Amino acid sequence: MKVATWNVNSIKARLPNVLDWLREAAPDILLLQETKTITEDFPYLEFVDIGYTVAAHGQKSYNGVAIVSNRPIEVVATGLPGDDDDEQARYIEAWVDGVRVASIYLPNGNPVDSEKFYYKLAWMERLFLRARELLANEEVIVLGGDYNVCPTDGDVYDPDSWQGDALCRPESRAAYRKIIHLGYTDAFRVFHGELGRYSYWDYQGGAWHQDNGLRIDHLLLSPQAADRLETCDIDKKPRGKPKASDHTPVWCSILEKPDFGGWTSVAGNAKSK
DNA sequence: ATGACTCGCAACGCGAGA
Repeated sequence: MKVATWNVNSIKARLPNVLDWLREAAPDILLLQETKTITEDFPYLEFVDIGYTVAAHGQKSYNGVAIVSNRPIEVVATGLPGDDDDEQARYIEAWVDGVRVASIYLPNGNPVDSEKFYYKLAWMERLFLRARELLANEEVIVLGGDYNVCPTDGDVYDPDSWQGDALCRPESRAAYRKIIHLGYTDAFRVFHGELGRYSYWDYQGGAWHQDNGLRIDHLLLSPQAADRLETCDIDKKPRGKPKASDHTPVWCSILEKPDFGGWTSVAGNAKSK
């Protein structure tokens, strides 16, 4: 099963790009962020036409998340639990063919001397609580999305200039690691130790052409999902196309059943002796 | 260098993004 995440920066402006990528990359599940439309106005039919169904959670003008899949989607939650007053559409969670997935659009948090940074950190604490709650059931879980956190300086093209930014602040990184420390795995880093791999490039200042990027889009896997992790990568191609989003998809492949290597056959041989 | 932001919105400039 191929699971991807992509901040599309408006699903309506990006519709041809997203449909093209679905046809080319053929993920089984695509987690979308920044759809920027109310739930009712999501372009559902265009996805149905190419064999996908959609569960969306949106609001007017800003934010908005969705789950796209070629398999039935059973929505578990719209909106991140833990604050009934939070009306921002940044979280949708669903059960898809034996896998629990969430599409996450974590608040940016800038400027750091404003209420927005506190909102970001409070939101991350709520995400931590939800992530912890989910672990108890020992499920295959993929928490994917735009985390708006660069986990380390190696995920930033110019760490010095980003030092005080909400995406790189120690508080943001610690809140991110708090979720990792529960036992979630950053799927990309399982296969890629190299630095300077990015999922976002600003529209301004020729950032894309100079490879001035950030790695802020992540796929976090529960232990049971990590057991099945086959591969993970960032697909840079969509960022180079006309009318591109400023983010590009990150995807991983999850085996249908865990692969415990040769252990079962070794155990079988030992038993037969 | 020969190129340099892009969305939605009761919009014709603004706020937000990261």
